[in-house]
Amino acid sequence: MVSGSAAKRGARQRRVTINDVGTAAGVSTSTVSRVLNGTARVDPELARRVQSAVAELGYRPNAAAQGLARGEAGAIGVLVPDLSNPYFPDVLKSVSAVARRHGRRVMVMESDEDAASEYELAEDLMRCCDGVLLCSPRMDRTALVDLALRGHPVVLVNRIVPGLSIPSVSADFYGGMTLVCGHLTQLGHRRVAYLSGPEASWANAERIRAFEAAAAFGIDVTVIPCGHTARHGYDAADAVRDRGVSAVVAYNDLVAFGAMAALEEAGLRIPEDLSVIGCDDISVDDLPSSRRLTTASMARDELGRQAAQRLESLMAADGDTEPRSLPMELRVRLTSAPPAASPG
Amino acid sequence: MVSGSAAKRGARQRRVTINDVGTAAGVSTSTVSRVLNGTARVDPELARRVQSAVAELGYRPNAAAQGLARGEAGAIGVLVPDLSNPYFPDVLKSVSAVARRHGRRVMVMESDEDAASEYELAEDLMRCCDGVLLCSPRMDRTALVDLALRGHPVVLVNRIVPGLSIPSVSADFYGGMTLVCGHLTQLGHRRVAYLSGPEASWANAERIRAFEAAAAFGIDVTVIPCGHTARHGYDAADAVRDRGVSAVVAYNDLVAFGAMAALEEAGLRIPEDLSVIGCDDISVDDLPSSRRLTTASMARDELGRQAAQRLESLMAADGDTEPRSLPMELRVRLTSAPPAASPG
DNA sequence: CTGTTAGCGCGTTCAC
DNA sequence: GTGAACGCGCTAACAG
Repeated sequence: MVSGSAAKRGARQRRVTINDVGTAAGVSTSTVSRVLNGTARVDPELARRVQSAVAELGYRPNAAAQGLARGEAGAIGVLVPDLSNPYFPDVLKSVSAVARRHGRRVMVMESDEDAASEYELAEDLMRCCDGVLLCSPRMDRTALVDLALRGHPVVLVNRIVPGLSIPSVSADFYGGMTLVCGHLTQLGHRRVAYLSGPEASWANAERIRAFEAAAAFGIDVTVIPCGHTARHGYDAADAVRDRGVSAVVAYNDLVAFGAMAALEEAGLRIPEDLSVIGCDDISVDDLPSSRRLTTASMARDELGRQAAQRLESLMAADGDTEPRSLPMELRVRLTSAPPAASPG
Repeated sequence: MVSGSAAKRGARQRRVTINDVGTAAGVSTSTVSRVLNGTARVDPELARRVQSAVAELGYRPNAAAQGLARGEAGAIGVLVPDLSNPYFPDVLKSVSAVARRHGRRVMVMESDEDAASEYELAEDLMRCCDGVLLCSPRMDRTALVDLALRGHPVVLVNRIVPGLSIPSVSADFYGGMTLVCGHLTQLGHRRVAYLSGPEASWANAERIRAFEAAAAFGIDVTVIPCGHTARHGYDAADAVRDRGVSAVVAYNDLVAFGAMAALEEAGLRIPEDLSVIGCDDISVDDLPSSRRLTTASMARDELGRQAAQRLESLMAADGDTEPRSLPMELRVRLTSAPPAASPG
């Protein structure tokens, strides 16, 4: 029914190039290029002719050709382990904002928590982007070094590789979990369970490191293998009940939600019978129920912003490579309270 | 500390090209190309030399150059309105699977529910991808037509443009909401509130269309402007209580969760005092609490799979352009029940 | 089976 | 201020 004027060039036709525009406007391709990119002053009359030729023909510059000629793709890549975790979309928003301000589009890819495919996807991204942001990378140190040494701009988010200078921006999970431990200690908790995240997760290791340090304050944290989704938390709840603990700290809020659901189904009251604490504070706008959850919080938008800016300066001139760490805060809400008289 | 052999070529050096490989291996660039792409048979000895030269120099083909020479980018683009909604990551997973099987990477972009930026991002994607998947596009019909007529492969997801043949794959929201209405009617509900989604949402319009048709069965649905996030649902809960309805249908599960949280805080019991029904069934693995929510469900992986395959066949030969619709199912869980004796 | 040649579409020197 | 020529890195058609 509807058929715009553009329908003339059917589906199977050669795409219109800068040459076509030049011919139509009666100028050279260089002039067209200049008009479109504002590279140099052009006679207003010619510019007008170019503009209308562009409009008439529906010309769109070919990204690949531009990239080849300019020597840069005009895009940055972002690799995340799991898009289903609201954490990453939040980070992505501020990354995109920064990138757009620099005239770059952002290309998002998801590794599904798999270290091997993560490595391949990262390689892929490096081939077609000017710089890459690796969020919470799961690949091992060797692979990371291999990638970083390619001489391609890379910034790590939530991962610090000890002994190596790869620029990174991370949340201070160690500090965050330390706050959580302090909170629990002051409430009177002594025996705590930690629902552990992915083994390859640096953030997870940092949390555990904090627990080990907190042992000096008389708090005993048992690590229970779990995972990163609500489902994992739900399934791990049984193991928690066997441990005779008075509080549970979860790898992240999603896991905490899952665990809470299972624990409540099992007849436990939170926080009367058991305190539950999460991490990330993904609740704010997404899950109102989470306004209840005591958790360690951080500004995800700030994390994304700094990471993107870091990548930009890396792509411009070489910025510094010192790891940067962002503080976390404790958000005490309704799921943490003093332990019951007879815990367990 | 660590410094691999690749460190020799510092950060600011010319990237190694196919020419360098050829020279190093003592063969022509075409032979290198043939070895790398398996385009033609090559003497095993030469192939070996090429391989090791590639490894030695750490050569990675330039994506832009490949794209230019081949005439295709080797990537598809996917545009979604909101990555924070678990709905889209789920769709993305199956899209990625299909794309990867066809040797294409996928480029994800987010429009933040904004029609204008959506149009621009779509244009961007078309410039650097071989095909584009527009998920739940919010832009108006005119813009969509404009885009579709560019002669670039485009497939719509969850949007059907009447009177125009743009290939699309959508969930049958009309059918889904009709099931919901039937369920409510059989439970005895007569007065129902609908927490409406984004105005520009086709899916939202389809739901409303279903309510209008259901009026014939004696069910009266009041549309309350709301939004697409849990926060929106939370904030709209007050308006629901004023309406004297015995049931609430939400634009999606996120909204339903938000509304439920607010309603429960206000002292209402669900489903005793009020039934709540969602849409999308995003709960399965993400939010265990949602196992409680009665909702209209659809196979998101199937949606993504079909959409991606459709795009692939569109890029190969011209496939058909008939809109395809996927059925939805009703998942009756714990948030729907017969109305209280004295509703309101 | 291999090397040589010619573009792919665009930006960017150069002379004019 | 403008056009002509070259090169970006790679693939593909062409001879050999």
